[in-house]
Amino acid sequence: MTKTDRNDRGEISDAATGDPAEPDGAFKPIYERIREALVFRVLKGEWKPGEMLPTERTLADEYGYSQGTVRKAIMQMVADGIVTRQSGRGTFVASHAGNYKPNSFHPFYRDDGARVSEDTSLYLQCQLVAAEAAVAAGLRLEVGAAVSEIIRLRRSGDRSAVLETIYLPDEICTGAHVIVQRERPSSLYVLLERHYNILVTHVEEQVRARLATDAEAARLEIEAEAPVLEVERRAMTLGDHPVEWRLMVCKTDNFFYLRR
Amino acid sequence: MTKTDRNDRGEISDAATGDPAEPDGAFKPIYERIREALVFRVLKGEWKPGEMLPTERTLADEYGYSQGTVRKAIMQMVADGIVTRQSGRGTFVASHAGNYKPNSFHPFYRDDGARVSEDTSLYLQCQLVAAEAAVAAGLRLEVGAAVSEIIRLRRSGDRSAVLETIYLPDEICTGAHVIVQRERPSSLYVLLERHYNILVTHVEEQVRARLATDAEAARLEIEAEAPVLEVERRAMTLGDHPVEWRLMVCKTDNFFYLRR
DNA sequence: CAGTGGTCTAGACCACATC
DNA sequence: ATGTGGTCTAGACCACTGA
Repeated sequence: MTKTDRNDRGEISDAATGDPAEPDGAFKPIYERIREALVFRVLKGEWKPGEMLPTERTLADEYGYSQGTVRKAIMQMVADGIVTRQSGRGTFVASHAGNYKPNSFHPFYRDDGARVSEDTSLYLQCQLVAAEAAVAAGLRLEVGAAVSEIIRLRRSGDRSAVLETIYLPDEICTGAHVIVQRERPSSLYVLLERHYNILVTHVEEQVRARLATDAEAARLEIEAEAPVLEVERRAMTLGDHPVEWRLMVCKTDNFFYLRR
Repeated sequence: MTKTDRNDRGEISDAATGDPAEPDGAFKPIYERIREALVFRVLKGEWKPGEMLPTERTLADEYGYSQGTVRKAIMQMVADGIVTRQSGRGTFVASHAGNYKPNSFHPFYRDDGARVSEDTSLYLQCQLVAAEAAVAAGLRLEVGAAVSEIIRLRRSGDRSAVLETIYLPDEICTGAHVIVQRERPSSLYVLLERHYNILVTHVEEQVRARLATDAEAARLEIEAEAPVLEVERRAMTLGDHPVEWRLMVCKTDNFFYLRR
């Protein structure tokens, strides 16, 4: 029973992920090709964030390989944060909803150890603007491209903590400024999942120290010229495309940025 | 051939890791117990950083379980950064020597993208001191315990970048201040491996913004009261014990802290 | 060449969720 | 009771390394 060329059914083939430019004849193991096929199907929206994937056994039958091989593909996706598994229940597309609050997405803490959460945000501004150089570079767009600009203030207890200026490419997240304005979501990434079927899987952040501007100082309730943390974040989707560029300005008289 | 109670040979038992207080009768899978046994043997120094472990097959025979189970234990250790594997060569205890420079241990970059490396350090001071409150808390020691204090300046190109004050508990790293003074190592963690058989597996960092003191400003070649990043690092060993507490002060006119 | 890790199989049994 | 993921086995074959 030679099952060598099982390239007829489903997406098991080289272009499975839709990525161009495969290096060369570097043969990928089967579990890797299955992984790419499954990621592609998640990407297509076949199963939306929070929804359940078929079982290992079903997928094994479907692709014509053994359960162990499919299992390895899925475990990879777990490690990448694309799906989560629950014993006895099933495999689910990851989502920022629920209790999924890894430190990498929420690095700000109060000195007493409490996390500065996102659900106490005060939305100050939502509008469509033309991308300036820094924003365009962060989002891999041309300067002047349309982007939603969202400004919000995160509070902790009764104190201001972080001032955020967020940019979303209008090409991908069309009309996000309107939706955010209307919904004032407690989690921006959940909104991206629900409205655009976009899953943010990882972020990259650059941290610097500088002095607060007058405007920032006023909003953060500190004196002008106080030292603040400036965190520049780029958020990436499953397909490794930037979907968000944001600047977070945090006072650190009572807060800090944690990397664990 | 029932191999149910294979608890005679080797460290396959509950106290394998030397950790106290196992939660309760929570049965651990075999690969987990093998993993703990292997970690324990690494911890004991049976194989030192850079040295090769026995092969999967050998270990499988030794413990009396199948190769796949041992494999799973080892792959866990790879994920934890305890060992590395090279196809065709073997499995080796991880080491900070060589090209092992993960971003988590070296988060400082110059604005042009070059990493601020550790091997351009200027050692300014090495002495034995009594731990102050912050240091003691960071290292889980009593206030006043003996600690090596090491102050060094990291440079990038011809510019000063990061001023570091490092504390190592003398109880674990006896006489480290003398050894560092003599060797002026390019990598502190390699020194810990070589002299104390201690492997730093992960660090936790708190980042804040503040104004430079006069002394810091002088050493970092910036004006007094300039904003700087203050990074407080706690480094942990394999057994999850703190071995180092350091304060890094970084100017960010030309440098930044990266989290990836 | 012999030895290493890496892949894959086809099955068995278990613990846990759900109805 | 059924179906899910989680563990474990005993073997096969492959690709790569190094003497």
